[in-house]
Amino acid sequence: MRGQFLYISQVTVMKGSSRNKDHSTEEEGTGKRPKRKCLQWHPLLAKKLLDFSEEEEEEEEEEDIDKVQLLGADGLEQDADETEDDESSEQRARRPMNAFLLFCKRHRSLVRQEHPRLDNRGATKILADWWAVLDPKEKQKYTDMAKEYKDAFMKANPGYRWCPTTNKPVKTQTSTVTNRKKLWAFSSDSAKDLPSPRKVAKSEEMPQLNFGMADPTQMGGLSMLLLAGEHALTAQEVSSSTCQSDATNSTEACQKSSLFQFAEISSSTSQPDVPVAVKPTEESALFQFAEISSSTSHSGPSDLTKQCGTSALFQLAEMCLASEGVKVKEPGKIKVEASEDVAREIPEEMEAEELEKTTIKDSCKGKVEQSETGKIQDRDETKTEKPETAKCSHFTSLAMESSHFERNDSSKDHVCRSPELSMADMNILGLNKPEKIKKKKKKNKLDRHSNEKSTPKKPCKKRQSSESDIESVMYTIEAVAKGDWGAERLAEIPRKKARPASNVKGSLLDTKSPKKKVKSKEKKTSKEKPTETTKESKPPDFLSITASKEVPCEASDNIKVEPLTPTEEVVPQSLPGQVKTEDNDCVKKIETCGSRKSERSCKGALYKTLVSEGMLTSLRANVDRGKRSSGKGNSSDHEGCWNEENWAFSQSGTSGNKKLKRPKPKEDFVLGLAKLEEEFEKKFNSLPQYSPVTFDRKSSSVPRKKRKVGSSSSEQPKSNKGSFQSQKKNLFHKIVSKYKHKKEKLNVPDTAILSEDKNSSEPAWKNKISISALNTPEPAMMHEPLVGSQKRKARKTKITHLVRTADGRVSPAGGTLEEKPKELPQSTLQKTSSAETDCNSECSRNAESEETHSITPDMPAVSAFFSLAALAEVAAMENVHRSQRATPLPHDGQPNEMSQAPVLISCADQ
DNA sequence: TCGAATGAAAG
DNA sequence: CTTTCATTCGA
Repeated sequence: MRGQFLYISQVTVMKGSSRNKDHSTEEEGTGKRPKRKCLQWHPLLAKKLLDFSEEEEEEEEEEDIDKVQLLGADGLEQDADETEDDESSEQRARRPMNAFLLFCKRHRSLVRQEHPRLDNRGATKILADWWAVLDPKEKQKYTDMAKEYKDAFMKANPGYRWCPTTNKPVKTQTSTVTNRKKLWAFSSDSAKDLPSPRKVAKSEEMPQLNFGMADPTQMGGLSMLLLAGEHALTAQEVSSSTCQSDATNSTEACQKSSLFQFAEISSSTSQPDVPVAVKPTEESALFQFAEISSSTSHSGPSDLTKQCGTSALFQLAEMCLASEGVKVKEPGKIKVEASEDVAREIPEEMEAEELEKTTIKDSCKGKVEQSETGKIQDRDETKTEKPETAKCSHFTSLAMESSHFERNDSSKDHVCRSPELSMADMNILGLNKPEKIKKKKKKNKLDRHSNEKSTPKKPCKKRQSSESDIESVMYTIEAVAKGDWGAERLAEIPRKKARPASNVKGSLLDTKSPKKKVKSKEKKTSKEKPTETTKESKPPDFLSITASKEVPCEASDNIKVEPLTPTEEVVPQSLPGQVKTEDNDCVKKIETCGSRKSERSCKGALYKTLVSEGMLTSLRANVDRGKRSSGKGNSSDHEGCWNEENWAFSQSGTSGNKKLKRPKPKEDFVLGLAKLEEEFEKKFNSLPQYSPVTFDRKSSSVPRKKRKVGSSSSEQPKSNKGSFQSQKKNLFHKIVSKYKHKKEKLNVPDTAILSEDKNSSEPAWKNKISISALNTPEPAMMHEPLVGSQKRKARKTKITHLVRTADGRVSPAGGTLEEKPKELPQSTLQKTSSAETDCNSECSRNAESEETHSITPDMPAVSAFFSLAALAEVAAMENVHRSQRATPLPHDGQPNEMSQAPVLISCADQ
């Protein structure tokens, strides 16, 4: 989907670029992802564009659609797109967390609680300390868990490459970072390599192209939904970007749904764009559908058998296909009417679902095909006319199906949620998405205001739609009962949508012409834009409606079109709380406008509902990723939890093939993934969580040895790293902070109380205890640390390396000494502590003495290793530290030696 | 956007 | 051996 979408966007961009720079800027403005795609696609796009121009000229809508399909289906290009998408998704796939990361994830919050002031870095350091101190048993738990994750991940993503470095670089221009990530992420489903492999991964998408083929049984729907959602995200992004550029003038553009934008773009670009527009619509439709389904699901899920579900999925698939070029199946028909009907249906579903659940079910079962055809028609209509109507119609049909589907699938409980729940979901989704969006929006805050204005329009639409919706609902109900959806829709549509219908029809008939008109209008005057925006805004309205349960795409279309601009102003107030939330999101998101936001939210909602339980974690992860990545790429990538990715991969990989089969496998995969996710979550939650105190204890319990050895060593390296890496400046701060931490730890009573989490609390205790016991002996451990990450550290900081080596050489105590040499502050502190320790016991003396001895001998070596600069820094640090804390050295000869050691170092350096 | 940690993987 | 990137979020 994305690929296609991107492709479209690119095409539009291409044209736009040729025509206007704005488009290009928009593209640039868009997420990095699109850019990549754009880059990759450019050549292809050029070809496609050519093709489009030719085909379009010859034939209008159907042909366009076919073209689109062809383009998508053609394979190479599409495959590439798909591959891109897949890649993106694959890229999305995150590496499974290693044991340490799991540990961090599980304990970071604890660390933060204990040390509120600490930032994540500091927390990470502490976590590292904890990890170092962690009992091998405990570690093993995490390592096992990590391994399990990895295995599952790899299983899901057979071809997953941890470091796709080579492949990725190809990507283009702009955002290298995002690209890198994506590239890296690669998980080739079957392991097709290189760019082509990606294509393979996209096999999923391919199915979409083939959608016509999709069997109800196959149920690719879920995957389709996911894909659609992803695509929608990407589309939204793209649209947003485009909108921004366009929108610069008017908020309307932002408000416009992606579909709308597409339409506009297409109109501007000309026929070729049409296909593009379709996809967006489909996406939106999918989202809406999902929303609807979620809403409907509550109604009564009981009966829907898998058939319904399959039908819903099937429909979704069809939708996708239609978007791609579904028209092929059943082109001509009264698409417009269908769309209207659909819109009506949606409300009906909303309201009448409960009443007519049974009827709907029946209709769905018996009429799935019809609905599909109708959907297709709707799609076409939407394409030509306005995304909104199309979405609505799609949604409605989809919703019907989806609702059934959801009902059927107990596993998909989420779907079954009551409408309210669905609403909540929507909101949640919106919230989630908004976050991602927010990041983006932040950039475009200025635009937001304008967008906000546009958002208001939505409510108006909603209202209108709501009124008409009731009727439409009735209609749909009846139709459903009759099972004549398609026919009724057609008949009904004209009635309700007389206005829009006419417009739509015209648009449908001449998809290009309407869009073109719109574009021209927009270009001409902002006023005209509103009309367009109204259309575009419709989708958002629709979304908001779905959220608010209001329905009516149709009414919105009609009303909105005219009043749009005025409504925009009014709308904000009128909008319900839900709407407001959306608006807020929109505002946050920037220009994307409410409509987009709503779309996103809807999509997100759908996505959630689909994924629901199992998916939640992945979704969250995605969201996080999106937030993170927002900088890089953007929300579109969110998919990414490895779980989800696994799905996709597993789906694609398992199916291995292409598209048709995916659906069912996808569902299975989804379920499997969900299960996996759940299992992982459970396992993760079951992982022992140690209270900071325990660690503190450990460190403290081990007392100085460990501290010195473990903490001190760790600390020093850190400080060293900081100094070497970049932060000579920060060395002191770090040291100080570390020192503070250490002090805190020291201060922390030994009462170590393991905060166990749930399951393994006791074991944790035991482990901890054992750990503490073990810790004392740690000196040996010191050597171990050198392995792995430590090596890295060593690399990073030569000094550290030296120190460590010294530590290793030296007895456990040696570590402390090393620390001292590295950083006087620590050494001084340690000295103080050591002094105390010394007072406490002779052992400390011995240790120190040993350390000193070891150190002194080492020193020369150290000095040799250290660069003069490093030594100078250290010396400076030491000097400063001394000056600051010269006093504290109460001690025996040993401490003196310690102090001397640093001096020696400094001297050596000098 | 970077960074702090560790670890796995790939070149 | 070195480089990437996985999680987490405050600067």
